[in-house]
Amino acid sequence: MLIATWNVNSVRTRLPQLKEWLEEVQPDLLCIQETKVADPFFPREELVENGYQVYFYGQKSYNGVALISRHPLRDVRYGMKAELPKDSKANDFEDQKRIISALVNGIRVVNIYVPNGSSLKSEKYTYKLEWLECLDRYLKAQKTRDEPLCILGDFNIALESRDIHNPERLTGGIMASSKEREALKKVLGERLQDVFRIFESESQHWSWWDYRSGGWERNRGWRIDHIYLCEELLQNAKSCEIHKKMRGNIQPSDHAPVVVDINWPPIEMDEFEEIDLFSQY
DNA sequence: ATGACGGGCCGAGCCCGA
Repeated sequence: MLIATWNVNSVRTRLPQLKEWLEEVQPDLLCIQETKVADPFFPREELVENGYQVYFYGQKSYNGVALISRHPLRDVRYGMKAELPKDSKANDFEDQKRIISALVNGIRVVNIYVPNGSSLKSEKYTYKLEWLECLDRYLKAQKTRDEPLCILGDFNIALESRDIHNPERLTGGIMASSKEREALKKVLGERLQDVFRIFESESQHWSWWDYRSGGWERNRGWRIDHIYLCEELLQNAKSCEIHKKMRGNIQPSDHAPVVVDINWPPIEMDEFEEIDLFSQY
């Protein structure tokens, strides 16, 4: 089962690339961020006619998240308020559309677009930290249902030095400050692990390259798009890849897709052997 | 060099992103 995340930076501008990538990769579920479109104008039909079901939570110009699925999704939840109906902070956050979740094959997939924060002195930085605190409450509410959890998206945080092209210069600044990192670590707790790091421990693997400063040409990037899995899913993870080539397209998003392959529902080894035996006849 | 680029927006400079 392939589950992917991609900050597309405008779903309407990226639609041709999005459709091409879906055709090539055939993910079961693609979670996109920065759709930048109000719900009535989401390019739903063009995806539906390619066999996908689409669930979106957007607004004009900024933010916006969506789920593009080959299978029907169950229990789609829009916004923080879907898990925290009585949390006043969660309701305040609803003016920025940054979170949508659903059940696919029994897995709770939470697609998020974490606020960027702008700079350490900005009130947007406070907003980012408060949003992460709210996300922590959101996941605690979700946990009461005992669903296997996959949370993925644009986290706008590099957790470690190996996730930044120039840690000496950038550590401590926006997306790499200790407060942001601690807030994210609290959200993850003991429950969630970054599946990319199960398969790759080296630096120089980025998911975002700044449009400015020749970030792509100089390969100056950050790894800020993550997929976190609970233990049960992690044990069935087969691979996690960054589709870097999409950043090299003409008129690219500044982010590349990240894809995890999970053996799900889990198939036992003896069942594999039986299937192989059948295939011989 | 947080300027550079790119997207959106009542339409051409400005806000925003990361």
